[in-house]
Amino acid sequence: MKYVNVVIDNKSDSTDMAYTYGCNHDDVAVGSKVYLPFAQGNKLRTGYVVSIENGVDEALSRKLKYVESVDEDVSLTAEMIRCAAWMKRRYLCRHIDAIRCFTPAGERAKQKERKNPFAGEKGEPHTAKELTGQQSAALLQITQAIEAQQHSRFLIHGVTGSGKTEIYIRAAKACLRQGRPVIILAPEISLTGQIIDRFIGTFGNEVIAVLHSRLSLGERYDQWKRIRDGSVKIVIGARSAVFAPLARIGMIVVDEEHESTYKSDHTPKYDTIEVALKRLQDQDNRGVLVLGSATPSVVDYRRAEEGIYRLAKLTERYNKVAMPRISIVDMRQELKDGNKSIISRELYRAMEQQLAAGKQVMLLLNRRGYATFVSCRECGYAARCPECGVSLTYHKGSGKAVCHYCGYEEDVPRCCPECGSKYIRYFGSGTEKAEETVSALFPGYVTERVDLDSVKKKGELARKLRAFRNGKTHILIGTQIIAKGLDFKNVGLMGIIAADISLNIPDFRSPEQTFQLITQAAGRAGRGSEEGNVIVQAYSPDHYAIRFAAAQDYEGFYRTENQLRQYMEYPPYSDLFQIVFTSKDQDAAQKAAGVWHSRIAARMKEADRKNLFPPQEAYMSRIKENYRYSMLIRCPRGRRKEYSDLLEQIKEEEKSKKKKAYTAVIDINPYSFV
DNA sequence: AGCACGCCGACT
DNA sequence: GTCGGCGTGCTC
Repeated sequence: MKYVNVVIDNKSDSTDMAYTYGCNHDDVAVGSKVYLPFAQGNKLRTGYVVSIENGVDEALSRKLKYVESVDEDVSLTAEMIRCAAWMKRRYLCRHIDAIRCFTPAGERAKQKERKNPFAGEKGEPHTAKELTGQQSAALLQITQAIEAQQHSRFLIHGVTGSGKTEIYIRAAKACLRQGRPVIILAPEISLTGQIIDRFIGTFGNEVIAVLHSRLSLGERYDQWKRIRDGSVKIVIGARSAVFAPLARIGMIVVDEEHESTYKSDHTPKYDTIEVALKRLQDQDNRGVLVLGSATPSVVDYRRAEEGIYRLAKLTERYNKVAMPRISIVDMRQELKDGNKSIISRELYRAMEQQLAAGKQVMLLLNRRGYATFVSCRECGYAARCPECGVSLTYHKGSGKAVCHYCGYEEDVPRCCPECGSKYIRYFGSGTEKAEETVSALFPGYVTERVDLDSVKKKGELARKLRAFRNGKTHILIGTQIIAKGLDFKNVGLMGIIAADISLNIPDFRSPEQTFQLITQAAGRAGRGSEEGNVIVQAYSPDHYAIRFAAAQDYEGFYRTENQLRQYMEYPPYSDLFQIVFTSKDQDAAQKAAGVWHSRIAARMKEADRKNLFPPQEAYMSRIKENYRYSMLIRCPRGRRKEYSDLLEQIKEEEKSKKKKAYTAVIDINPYSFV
C-alpha cells in the first residue's frame, strides 16, 4: 500500500491543495492520472499524483480514501510535475492549472481513429549549405554543450537572413545523434511554414510532430500520444509546445524569442522562455536552451551581457545580400507643407516608382491596442507620465489623460504645451481609412487589407497572402501580421504609416516594440537579390528607437534602452506584478482592489511602499459586463520570492473566505497594461 | 466547483 | 407529514 498526494482536477480555488489517498495499485507513480472518490457522493473525480509518502499520521488515516484506478494512457512524468509545482509558485496560479498545461487536450475523442495529418508531406529536400564562419562558431559551441549533456543557454543574435534555421537544424541533428528529442518553438505556427518544410525535408515527417491551433481536439490527442510514446523526436509548435511530453529533452529552440506571443495571456500566465529554462535545468533533461532573434528583447540581451546566456552574433547575411535602405519621413513637415494625408509625398513617390517598375508594396499599419494617446501633429509632443515615463492614455469620460501604471492624471491640453499648436489630437484611430486612401491614390492597382478583422474566416489569410505572392495583389496593407516572417521576393518597398502608434502605447516596452517592428518590417523588403526600401513615417522622427532602427544599430538601441530601464527600474531591473480585480458589481471590484492594496501595504516595509501603485479603473473597464480594476506592483530585482510569497499569503487568506463577489487575477510581467 | 445537509414554507 | 427552495460548509 502506498500513500499518494493528489491534486484534484476541478475549477475551485478552495480545493487548490494536495489530498492524501491510499493506493493499492503497484503502477502508481508521481505524475499518474488517477480516478478517485472526492467529497460527498460516489462519483469518481480525476486527479494527478504529485508525490508519494510512506505513511500518514493517525488523524489522517481515519478519513483516508482510496484511489479507484490509474489511467496509464495519459500519465505525466515526475519532471512535468516538478515543473508544474514551480509554475504554481512562479505565476501564482492553481496547482491543477499548471498541471493541465502538460495534459493532452481532446481526450474525449481518443477512441476514434484519425488519419495522420502529416502523412505524405515531403518537405523541402535538405541541401546542406556551406556555413559562414560565424555560423560554424555558434554551432560548434552549441553542439559541444549538447554532446557534454550539460544544461546551458545560448542567445543567437542574428540579422534577418543570417541563417539561424540552419544552425537549429544542425544542432537538432546533434541531439538526435545522442538519442535525445528537441522542441522548436515559433511565435506563430502559421508563419513558420519554411522552417517546418526544412525540418521535414531533413528529418522526415515520421519523427516530427507539428502542433498548431488548427488541430482538432482528436488530432491534438493523437499527436500527444505519438510524442509521449517516443516515436516523435522533434516537436515544432507555438508556445504551448514547450509542454510537449518528451523525456530527456536535448534542446529547446525559441525562435524570434522577443515576440510577445511567448507570454501566455490565459491562466496560467506563463512565460515560455522561463518554462523552457525550468524544464531544461531539470536533472532528467539537462538540455540546451537556444534563443534566436534579429532583435533580442532587452531583458534577454542584458542576461547575455551578464553571462546568463552565451551570446553568438551573426552579422553577415547569406550570399551577402545588402541590408535594406531605411529612410525616415518627418510627418510634422508634411503637415507644415500642407499635406494632411496619412501618406507622405516621399512615400507616395516611392510607391508610384516601385509599382511602375512592376514591384509590389507593403504598407504596415500598426494599429495596436485600443488606447488612444494625446499627441501634437505639429511638433510630435506626446503626453507622458512624469513618474513612469509611459504614454498617458486619453479617457473620454473624464476628458483626462491618465497613466496606466500609477494613476497620475492631468487635463488634456487644448493646445500643445510645447509649441502652442492647436493640432493636438487623440491619436490611435482613423487608420482604418488607410485602405480607402490608398485605393483612391492608386486606382490602377489592386489593394488588399490583412488584419485580424479581415481574416477571421478560416483560410482567408492564406488566400490573401497567396494572391499577393502570385502578384494578383499589388499593394498589401496590414497590421503586425504582415511584418513577421513572411518572405515575398518581389516586394520593393515597405512603408510604415505611423511609427508613433507603437511608440506611444502606454507600456514601458514601447520603444523596444517600435525598434523591433521597424527592424522586422525592414526585413520583409528586398528578400530577393535586390536591395529593399523602407520608409518610416513618424511625428517624432528624432526618437532614439526610430533613429537606431533606421541606422540598423541594435547595439546602440540596446545601450540607450538598457540605461533607461535601469534608471526607471523597469525589467530586467525589476519585475512588474499586475493584479486585475473583476466583478459584475462595480462596488465589489473597487472595494476588493482597495482591500488588497491596504493589505499588501500593511505587509510591506516602509521603504518598499513606493513600489506599490494605487488601484485604478482599468481602461477597458467593462469587458463582458464585468467591471475591472487593476493595480501594479514593482518588484525590485532579486526580491521576487519575497514579493510573490506576500501575494501568495493574501491569496491564501482569500481562499478561506466564505464567498467572494470578485475574482483577482495576478499576471507577472504582463504584456499589456490596458 | 459540486454536492449534501438542513432549515424553512407550501402542498398532498 | 414531506417535498423542494437555496444558503452554508466541506472535500484526504
